[in-house]
Amino acid sequence: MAGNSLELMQGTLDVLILKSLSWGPLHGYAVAELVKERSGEELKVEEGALYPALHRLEKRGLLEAEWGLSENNRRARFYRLTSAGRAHLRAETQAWQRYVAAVSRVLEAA
Amino acid sequence: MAGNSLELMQGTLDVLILKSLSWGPLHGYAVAELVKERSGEELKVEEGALYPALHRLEKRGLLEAEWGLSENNRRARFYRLTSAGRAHLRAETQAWQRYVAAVSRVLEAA
DNA sequence: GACGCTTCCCTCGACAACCGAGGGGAAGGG
DNA sequence: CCCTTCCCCTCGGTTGTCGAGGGAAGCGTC
Repeated sequence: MAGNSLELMQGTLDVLILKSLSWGPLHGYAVAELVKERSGEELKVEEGALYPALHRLEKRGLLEAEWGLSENNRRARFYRLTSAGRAHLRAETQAWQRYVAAVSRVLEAA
Repeated sequence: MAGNSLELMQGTLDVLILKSLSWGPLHGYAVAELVKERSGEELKVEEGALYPALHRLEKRGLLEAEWGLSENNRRARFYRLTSAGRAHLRAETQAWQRYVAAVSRVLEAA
């Protein structure tokens, strides 16, 4: 077992959500599962962080939502990227990579 | 110009400070300059974040401090890594790398 | 058809950490 | 003597996560 999952850092949840939705519309619960799975069980998205984040992103116009039925026949709210969301995803991904590179330059210096 | 510097993410400041001090004792102001320089001007450490962080780390026993005189003949508080701090640096660096790897797995998936 | 498990939604309070703006003192140069 | 630079610090506001709470509804089992 990989033991504990890592805590999320502020700011990364948004981009993880946006990325998840770039593969197609999903409901919140599925976003959480997808992130966990794709990260190799290292990242755990708490529901108490997830739903506020989704509402935030929707309010900003980066997501659109509508009610529907999940694969398990349950009432679920499906989120879909808007074009603004797609643009935001690109920008945030780039910013993340710049950030990682910058921190790495410090941490990996002799 | 590289334009704006990136905002720090919660949690990274500590490890950046510890790493800076792993090269030898420094006063706070010098830590800020060092991080900025080593990161290629991408990271800017605000004083309003820096000094609380130093106090935090000192209180946790990861740093030791004493007053002295800077190269410019000014009163300055020099910080030095304790062995606990050194251990913490190793652990935090590893956690950071795990985190980056996990997020990257999500963001770089097809 | 009662029970429990799972799926899916949500909210709220506590807490941590960064930002921005503030203030101050002391050295050194013009 | 003033102004800039260096170096210290604090405080309020904001943001975002965690942890724990609660609830409804479908499904399987007995």
